[in-house]
Amino acid sequence: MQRTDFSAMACSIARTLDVIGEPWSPLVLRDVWVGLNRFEQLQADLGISRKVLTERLNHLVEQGVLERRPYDRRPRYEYVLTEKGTELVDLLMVMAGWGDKWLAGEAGPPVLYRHHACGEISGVDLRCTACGEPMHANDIDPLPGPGAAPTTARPPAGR
Amino acid sequence: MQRTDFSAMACSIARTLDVIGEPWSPLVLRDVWVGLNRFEQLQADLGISRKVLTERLNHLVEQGVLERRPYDRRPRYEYVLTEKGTELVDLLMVMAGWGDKWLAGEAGPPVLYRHHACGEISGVDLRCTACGEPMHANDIDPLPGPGAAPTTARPPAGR
DNA sequence: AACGTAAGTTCCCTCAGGGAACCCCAATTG
DNA sequence: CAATTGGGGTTCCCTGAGGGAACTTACGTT
Repeated sequence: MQRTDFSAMACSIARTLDVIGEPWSPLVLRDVWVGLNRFEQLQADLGISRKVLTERLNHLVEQGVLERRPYDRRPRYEYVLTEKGTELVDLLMVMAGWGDKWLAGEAGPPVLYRHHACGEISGVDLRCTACGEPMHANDIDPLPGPGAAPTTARPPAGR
Repeated sequence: MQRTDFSAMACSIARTLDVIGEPWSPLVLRDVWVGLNRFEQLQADLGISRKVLTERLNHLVEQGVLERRPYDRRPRYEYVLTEKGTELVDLLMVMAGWGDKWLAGEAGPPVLYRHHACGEISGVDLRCTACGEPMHANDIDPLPGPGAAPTTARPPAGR
């Protein structure tokens, strides 16, 4: 958990960060997605401290992003993505796309993605759900929605 | 900066996290994107410690995500998104979309987005750059790319 | 009975984040 | 021309999260 709690802000970005904003969380999700479902596997692959891994897994389970389930009659558990968690992987794909483009350098992307539907190795593209045209940061205007806070995100009371 | 350095991992997700993975960084980008370009504005809006804000801004500038430029003959500076940074906002849009869907609750999304091209208030949709069909976590297979590490991401030497 | 193994706990240490006070520089004001 | 203002940071101390390694628990296997 970050030192400052983001969950109270009226901002879906801040709230999302409250779920996967701590260091390691996105990498844990990535690993679970590619089939590293067990504590020991995650710890070995990431090199994360066992204590922190425990915290992260508990948090992700609490948030409904992962599900913890037994896979043996011994006390053994594995972590799998829920639907909520699987949709977070979309976010990881976009993250990977940006990293591939801007950070991969000479060597090229470390991982490629093959799309089942067409069989091609390709990337992900952002499009408007309404008209299907490309939709990027410069193509949109943000405006206050129904869940907006009165002014911004500062707590209104006290001081 | 996280305690563990992610930049050495052969993973575009990890590398991207090294750029915007610290707490506050995505929120700083969000604010800059919506027009809060100055130190004082950012500090006031986010409630972030001045020290940490300085660190974050410097880091984002070093990474080429923000540009720091004077806006007065006095020593006054503002921060603007570079192209690299603007493309990161795409990531924020996906983050916001996930938060809107899974975390907004009764009140509904705090912010809406109007697409210039069609004028509609809509969201963002992930599609395959090759075939244009929807592309989500379950629609793809990851496979090693040219920049892949020999086995995984562990440093090969020592121990 | 001894051993192995996955999945955590516990403990201590260090260093990043929070918070408040302080500093620097140029322009404006009296 | 001294004093003031205000943006944009530094500096300082304190707390608590992350790293690391050792220890524990609960079951199976030999």
